[in-house]
Amino acid sequence: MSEDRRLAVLRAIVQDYVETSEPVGSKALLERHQLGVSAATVRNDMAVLEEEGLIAAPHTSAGRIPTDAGYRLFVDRLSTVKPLSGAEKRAISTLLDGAMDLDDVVDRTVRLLASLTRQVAVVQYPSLTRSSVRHIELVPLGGTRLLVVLITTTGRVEQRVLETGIDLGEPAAERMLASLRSDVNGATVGRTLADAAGGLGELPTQVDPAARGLLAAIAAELTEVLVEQREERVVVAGTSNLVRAGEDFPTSIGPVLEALEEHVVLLKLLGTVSEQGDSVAVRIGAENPYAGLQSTSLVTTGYGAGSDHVAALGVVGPTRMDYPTTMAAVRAVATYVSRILAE
Amino acid sequence: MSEDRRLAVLRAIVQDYVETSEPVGSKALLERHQLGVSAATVRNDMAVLEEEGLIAAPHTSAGRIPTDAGYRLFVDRLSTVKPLSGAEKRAISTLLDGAMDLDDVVDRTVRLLASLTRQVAVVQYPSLTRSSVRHIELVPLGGTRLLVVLITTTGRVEQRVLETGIDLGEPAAERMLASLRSDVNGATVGRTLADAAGGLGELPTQVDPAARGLLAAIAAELTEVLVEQREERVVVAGTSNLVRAGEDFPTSIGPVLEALEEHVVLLKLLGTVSEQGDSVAVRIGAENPYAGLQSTSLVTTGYGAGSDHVAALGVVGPTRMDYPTTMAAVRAVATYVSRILAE
DNA sequence: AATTGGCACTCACCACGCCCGAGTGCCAAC
DNA sequence: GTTGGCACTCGGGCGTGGTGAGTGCCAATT
Repeated sequence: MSEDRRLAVLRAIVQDYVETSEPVGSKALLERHQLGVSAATVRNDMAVLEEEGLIAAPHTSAGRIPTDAGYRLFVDRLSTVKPLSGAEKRAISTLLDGAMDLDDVVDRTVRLLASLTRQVAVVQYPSLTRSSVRHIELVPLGGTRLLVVLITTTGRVEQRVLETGIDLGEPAAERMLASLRSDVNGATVGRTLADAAGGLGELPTQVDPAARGLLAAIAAELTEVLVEQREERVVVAGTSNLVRAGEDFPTSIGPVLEALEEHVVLLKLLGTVSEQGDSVAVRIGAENPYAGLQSTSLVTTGYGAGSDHVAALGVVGPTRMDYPTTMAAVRAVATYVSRILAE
Repeated sequence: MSEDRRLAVLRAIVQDYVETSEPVGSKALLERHQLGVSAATVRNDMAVLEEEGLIAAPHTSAGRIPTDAGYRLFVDRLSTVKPLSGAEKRAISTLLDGAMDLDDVVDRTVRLLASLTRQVAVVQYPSLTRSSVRHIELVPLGGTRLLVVLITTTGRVEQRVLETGIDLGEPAAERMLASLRSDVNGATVGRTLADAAGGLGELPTQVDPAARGLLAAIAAELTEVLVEQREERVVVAGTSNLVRAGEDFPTSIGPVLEALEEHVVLLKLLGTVSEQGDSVAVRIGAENPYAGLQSTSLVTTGYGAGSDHVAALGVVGPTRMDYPTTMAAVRAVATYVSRILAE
């Protein structure tokens, strides 16, 4: 009994099932693949695969369907990422090259990924947590209120209004602000947000004592922005593709749509995934922690300038998915959008 | 032949059909409504209503279904907006009162509206076009680049980076910026964006000639922000409600989902609608200009502080919709969120 | 002129029964 | 370990007939 051939059978089953969306039987397999053995042998192999939990039969006299474990094995050991066609590559680069600003880049990316994979695409906005400070500006708003503007290397701008308790209109306050402005920038520019908050922590002893309270408040705001997940955003596109794949979902696509609206959940999923190194990560069916997505697979990867990923993007689809092509598309889009972001 | 009774029949048909989602026949009508006439009479009335194009029969021996025109008449003349229950009102106010910032308000609003109506909710971010200037700040970024920050009365902050061609590090440039800053604010604060752009147009003769070019550039940026629809955002929630109402869509919910992702289209729909005075506007089925939404109805209204609406929100659902309750919910949510925004 | 009861007719829908064929498991032979 | 053969299973497609809600029309009534 050849282990290799059994895996070849599994591969064939996955490929056929993904293509036809119908349980595949021993005979159909022989017609479409050159396995060099008879149907009976294939049946024996399938029996073993079923025992191992890699495939299952929806009912007695029907073909086999890959289980989550079967897909897992396929993705890990039996598939090679299928390269994109030249036309696809060209489409990617021309579309993304036309983007005007960060919003536009994200918008185009998510649509592109959705149409490329014909599935639901999810793109996270470049995350504050991993980007670094380009500039911090302090703007008196009149009265005692101060606007703090944070500009990151990823082109993102965040702002907060601070109640200082000091009348900022006075000359002394203006001078203090000016020195504070240069001190704060000196201590933060070029550092990651996490580092920058630390950098601010070291400052107070050096600056005008009157400004210490203010500085602490600014540092607090900064770390709040840093920690605050709520400010992170994801964009979703291609939900209508779920309809086409509707039969693949046991109950209905309702729970999936609900899950896709829970951006907090999506962020968490994208976040944990993007820590797993460079490669494309795949979460299959029940491997997925979130209930609404247990009958879906996620194909995700990180992206961003350089090797330090600042955000993640990916695709949500039925477990019955063409993993090789999807993974190729996700990887390619991530690469291109990273290049764009690096300017 | 009584015109009044015929309309009562239409009203009864709409109500029953909305409730049961099944074609309603003459007999069923008699059981559920006190019409005081016989089935045959009702049949005669229905025949007339059908001739007038207000109802239709899906096939020969079946009950009748309201047409778009039937719903239209119902909404315009036969329905009274159903007041919300006390519990609902309380739920609205407590949920919205807990909001922390603008993003949070919008997020909570759209979810609330979706769960209240059990349909797809759409909320537009308070629009720049109608809000006015609270503050404009000019921030040199180092080198020749200048950051322009615009803060509106709706709490929205927009920023642009300007290439000035002037070395802003020089003392002369700093002085110029300082005067420019106060001039610009003097000419714009408190005015609407459209007015503000005009106000800037009147300034150049008064200020330092060296700053004129810069000022023109700022004015240009301001009007660009003003005109630029791309910066307007909508948020959508409750798409999973479409699944429940799936049978109401002739083909599938796919096209609807696609339409809901075209935020530009949604903005246009919300925009035109919010110009129609205070009341709740209803667009029924084919009245809708956008192809993907021709089998849906839109119930929308404007919202925002005071009587000048700064944005719009609404609900998208099947034409077979409980218009009175939906309209009540939309109106109530708009009222509450306006109150919140007014602080 | 409007309303009503009666009546024949139409069709969507459902349940039943039937067959078919793809697919399986098992076994004996190679 | 592989193969051909064989009996068995069972989901799905298909015609068939019955049922009932609903209609349109007509003659009688108010």
